[in-house]
Parts: sequence; structure tokens; C-alpha cells
Amino acid sequence: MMPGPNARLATWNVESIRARHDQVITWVEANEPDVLAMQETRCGSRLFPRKAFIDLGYELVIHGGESGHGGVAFAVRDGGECAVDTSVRSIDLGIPGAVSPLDEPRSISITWRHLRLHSIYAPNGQKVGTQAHRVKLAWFSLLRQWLQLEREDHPHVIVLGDLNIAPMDVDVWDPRRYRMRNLTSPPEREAFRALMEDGLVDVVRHHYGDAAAFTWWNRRSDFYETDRGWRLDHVLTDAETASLVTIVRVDRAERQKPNSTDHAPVLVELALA
DNA sequence: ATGGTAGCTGGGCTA
Repeated sequence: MMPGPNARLATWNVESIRARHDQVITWVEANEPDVLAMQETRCGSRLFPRKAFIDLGYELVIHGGESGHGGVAFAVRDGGECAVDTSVRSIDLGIPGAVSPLDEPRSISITWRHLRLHSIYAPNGQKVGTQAHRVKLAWFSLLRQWLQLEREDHPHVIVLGDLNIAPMDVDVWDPRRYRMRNLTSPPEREAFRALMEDGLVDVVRHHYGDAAAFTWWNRRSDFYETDRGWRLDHVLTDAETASLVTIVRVDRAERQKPNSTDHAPVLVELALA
């Protein structure tokens, strides 16, 4: 339980923590992340299955409603008696001041060690041209402002989550077919690029180079079996933190398990002093 | 451009 110089952080859209409890706990036991950001937990703290996380030494921060969709959480490993303070501080559930329809439970922000961490679940957007798609773009505008404001107080930041945007052509199995569609449309990619312009680094893309790193495969039909995927789950950091990243792994083997969530977890390791 | 499935709910929405 001693956090060494290396920190392991992961993000995973679990698509209902109640339905995926055993898969997630098994993965956590095997990979021992210091921090796991979860999305699409689909329940609030009342129904969240906490026990196995607590028994493994994790503290939970939960933000979810009773609507049965959305929802995010953090599981943070207890640092025990070590000298480094690994407590969770300054918790923000959602984006402060957000009003309907931008106030759904889609983010948690915490301070951990010297880092400001965000677990983010962006609106899906459904289809270009719909109200849901316009809400998605408005939500990204709000997220950008929130992250800008946060960085004034916390220069070291890691955004972990399902942003529901495949930012580049290499991030979609058939880029020409999907260029003008939900998850890949120009205004969505512009919203993603705006976060980069604010100084965030796409560390998964950086480490995979030009190779595909899909994190989501539609569960309908044989999209996984035929590797027709999208890269929707992201880890974005400030430049200095990006320089500390030693390992990036999309654990796509999780996706092929029976009754799996439709997303693969993404794991990063940082060399922290 | 479409269809295909899954979870939460108790019909239809979200994804």
C-alpha cells in the first residue's frame, strides 16, 4: 500500500457499476490503480456497490442521480502510513453553477497529491443536428471554461474520461464514413481541439503515435469481433505532467469478456517525485 | 444511410 514514485491512474466507462461490479473489481485487483475514474455508473451513492472497493482499500467519491443514466465516480487507494499525503481533497461534484440541461451528473473534480483530477462523462450527442447534439456542444463550452478556471489554482491537471469524441481520423475504424456523424463531426473535433489549445496534451495519442487505440466498440452486432471501434476515452494532462508519463495502455482485452462493458479501460503510469 | 444489443425500468429512453 506504499505509493512509490510511480502512480497508476485509469479511466473506464463501466456502463452501470451494478451490472459490471465483478468485472471492475477483478480488474482493480489485477491492476491495482492508485486512482480509477469511472463513468456511466448509472446510480447515485445510495445504490452504488461500495463494499468491495472499501475492502480493497479504496475511498469512493460518487456523483450520480436516480435517473438510471450518467453518473461518475472516483476510487482512490488509501495511502496508509506513508509520508506522501494521498488523501482526497477539494471535491467538486459536477460543474459549479451549471444549470439545466448542463447540470447532469457528468463530472467529479478532486485534488490528489499535487494533481487536480477530473472524471468526465461527456454527453453522447446522439445525432448531428438534434437538440441532444447542441446540448453536447454547449456542455463542452462549459467544460472548457471550468477547466480554464480550475487551472488558475491547480496548474497540474489530469482529465480522465469518456469525452464521446473521436478526435482524429485514426480514432475511427472508417473515418470517411463517419466524418460528419456524431462522435466525429467537425464541431465536436473543434471542441476537443480547443482543450488542446488551452495547453492539455492527449497522452494516449502521444504514446500510440499513428496507431489506432480504440476504446469503444458498439455492442450491437459484431463491431468488436471485426475491430470496428472508436477512441472516445481520453487522458489529457498539462505538458509538465505529460512529460512524466511512462506507460499508456488501452486494455482492450477487457472488452471481449462475457457481459463486458462496451468500453475498454485506459491505464497510465506517471513517474511522480 | 441502416441494422444490430444492453441497462434501467416497468414504455421508452439513453447509449
